[in-house]
Amino acid sequence: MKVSKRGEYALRSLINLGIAQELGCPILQIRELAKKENIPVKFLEAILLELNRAGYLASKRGRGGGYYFKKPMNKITIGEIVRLIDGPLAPISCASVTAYKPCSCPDEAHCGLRILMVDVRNAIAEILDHYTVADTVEVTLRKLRRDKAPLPFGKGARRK
Amino acid sequence: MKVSKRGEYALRSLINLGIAQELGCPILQIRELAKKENIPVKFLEAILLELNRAGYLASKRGRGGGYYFKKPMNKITIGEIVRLIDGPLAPISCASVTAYKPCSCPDEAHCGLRILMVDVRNAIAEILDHYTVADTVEVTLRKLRRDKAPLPFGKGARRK
DNA sequence: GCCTAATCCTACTAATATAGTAGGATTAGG
DNA sequence: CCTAATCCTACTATATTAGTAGGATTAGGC
Repeated sequence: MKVSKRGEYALRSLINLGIAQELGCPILQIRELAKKENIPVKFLEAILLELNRAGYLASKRGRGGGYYFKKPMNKITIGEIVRLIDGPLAPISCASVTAYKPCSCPDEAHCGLRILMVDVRNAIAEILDHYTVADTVEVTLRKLRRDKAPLPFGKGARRK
Repeated sequence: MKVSKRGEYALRSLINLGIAQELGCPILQIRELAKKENIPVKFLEAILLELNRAGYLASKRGRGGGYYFKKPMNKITIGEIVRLIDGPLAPISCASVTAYKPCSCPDEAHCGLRILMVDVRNAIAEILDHYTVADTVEVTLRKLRRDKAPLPFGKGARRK
């Protein structure tokens, strides 16, 4: 039931971009994101490029460049990012709603396992398709502020 | 968020063993199970052996042999089988309750993603740790009977 | 006591997915 | 025109998955 590292890194990057944006720093470089989350730079580059091509992020090249949101973060659900990077949410293909494919089972109409896996799929989707990047950013910021922890990416927090 | 084929086959086999037991045929051979679900015999052999070693199934060798439940099927949850074959239910390791491991994230205490993934993990576990093989067998049998579909593995349904 | 039918067991393989790496092309600011 | 950033293609190494091969062991029936 895993999300891949690639998927995890994509989500972490979006959340960090969101935090930065909330703190008045709407554009971040690959290098900054990679450093914050201990992600290999070149690997993250490929991931951000994919988010760019999929229309979630935009980028600016050259000096002072970086990535920023193209789609507003309150319109990006966690579920759509997981699906983009890791494929359908359902544990088995015949339980998928957005990407149904028959499994090897000989009698799907009477398959108790499928019923159960549809339930699981729905429980996952209920959460991941409801919560957005903005929601997750908000939760994270609230926790940071509650504990008076240093805020990353703030205005002026960027090294020269 | 996938369950592997190995995991799926393990679950299907347990369910079929349960159906057979309910219909008065408490022991089945690898070959019969494999045929019913279109699973390669040798692959299924390895899977059943694992379920045997883990204490879920017992076996009888030689003529008239086969597999049967060692642990009663109403005591076997779907969740424990998935964990046995595919590992923890949580989408990321730091969200696992039964097999927690820190992820690469630098500040777990303030990680909004982790909160979300713990929710997902709990939603999955809520279902998979609650439903047993016996429950799934019951659902399947009810559907078969409702549609007056032919029951597999029944008394006398076994070919000579 | 042998034949046969079943599980047991170890090892191996082919294909795919995952996690990253390398190296240069392109673009934009100063 | 230099430099700093993204863009892009291709490649590699490792792990996982999904099976396969081939024999060893055991039990029942004649």
